[in-house]
Amino acid sequence: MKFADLGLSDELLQSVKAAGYEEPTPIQAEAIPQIQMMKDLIAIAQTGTGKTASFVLPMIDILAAGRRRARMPRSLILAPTRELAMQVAENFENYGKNHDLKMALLIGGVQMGEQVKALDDGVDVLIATPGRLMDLFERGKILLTGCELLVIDEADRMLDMGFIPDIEFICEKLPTNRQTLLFSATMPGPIKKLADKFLTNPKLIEVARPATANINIAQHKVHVTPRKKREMLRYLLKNDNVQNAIVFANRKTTVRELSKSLKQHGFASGEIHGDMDQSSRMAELDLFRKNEINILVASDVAARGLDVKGVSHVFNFDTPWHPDDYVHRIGRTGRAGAKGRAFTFVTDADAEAIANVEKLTGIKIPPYEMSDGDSKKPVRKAEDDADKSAEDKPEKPKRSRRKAAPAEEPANETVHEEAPQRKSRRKPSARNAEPKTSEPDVAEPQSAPRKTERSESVKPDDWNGPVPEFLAISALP
DNA sequence: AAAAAAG
Repeated sequence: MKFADLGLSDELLQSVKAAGYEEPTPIQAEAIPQIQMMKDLIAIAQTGTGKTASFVLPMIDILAAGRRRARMPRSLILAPTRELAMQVAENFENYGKNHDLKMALLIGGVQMGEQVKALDDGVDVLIATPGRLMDLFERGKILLTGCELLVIDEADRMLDMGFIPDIEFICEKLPTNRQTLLFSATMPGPIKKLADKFLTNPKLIEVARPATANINIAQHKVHVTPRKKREMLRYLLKNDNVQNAIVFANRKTTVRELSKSLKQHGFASGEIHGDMDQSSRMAELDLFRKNEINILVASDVAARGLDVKGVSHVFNFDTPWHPDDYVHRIGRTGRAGAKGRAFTFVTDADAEAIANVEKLTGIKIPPYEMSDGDSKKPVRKAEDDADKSAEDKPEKPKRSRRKAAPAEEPANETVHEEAPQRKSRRKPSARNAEPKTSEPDVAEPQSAPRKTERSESVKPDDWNGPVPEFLAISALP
């Protein structure tokens, strides 16, 4: 099967070819003909299956057949996150470069002016996150009555994020004689209901989960105690031939603190999470794409769909709570046939979560064991630790301190240089000034190296540093 | 348990 067999226009085939694709993925081969026949569609598919192109390509041909009108977009694509919406837009631009089609990207966190202007001029396709679309709609900037093609992307994610009422509201503003395409990785009850309500005789397409079968990703779980996570991460970053890596954490606060810690340890690291303003999010992503930083600490905002070329490693600094998220996260590496490595840190408290991951993926993730040589004396680590203790020991608290300091000191010590180098020992004053838990691991005794790393339990004596929040909670009756 | 999305 070739793209040429799918009845796409010549202009489109050219841009597909220019993008380097010859053969459609299974979902593209199945979905494109259905969409061309104006059928409604439910597609069960994960990101990484070629899902986006499966609707973008036929849409371009369909839209090329008509004419745009001011404020009356002809089609609408809904995506759960801004980054995903941006990526869909990039796809549209890329594949549609031989067509005269206008697009508007309606996402929050950026000025409305340009978006409104685009709407006024008339667009063929709107690509939007629900919030901003609703906002503009309520301001009377959009008429959806001419919108005869609707795509709901990542519907289950939309459900998780509480967007279903918004989607229902939007669907009701669209003409009833329209084509609706719904993409979802899973089909929970509410999504089924949504489909029943807003789709007409939909054709159902299902393709296999990609990441589970992605043999290009070498997966490992690493048993650690919470306190040892950062040290283990630094160790792996230095010793596992990391070109660039996305490090996922479950909480935004963890993302912030971990990113700051990595910078302080001399890594060229950045961060992305939903509390950052949109321009910072884009800027960090851009630095990472350009390899000006090679480590991106991220919340799950970056877990799904994000397409960065050539990510060599994914680290789950926290085991994800939802097994689906595991699949999405590690899917950021091993893309387009490249090799990738994925490490998941597992504490005792994560036993159930990791079991769920293994159940979902159907594979037993092999534990990562450091070689003896490594565990006794990691060559570069030794001197690093010496250095570290010299710098960090003074910072170690003598007693417990208040736990809730404001989370944001600007971590402006970014060092853009190759990762393993230690950086300055400067700013001791600034660091002393912060009564914060930003470095629980620095308190570890220099003389207790690697062997405690996989110890089963945490003894009270270990707690001469601040108690990580989750442990403190789990210790309660 | 969190994160995400309008501001």
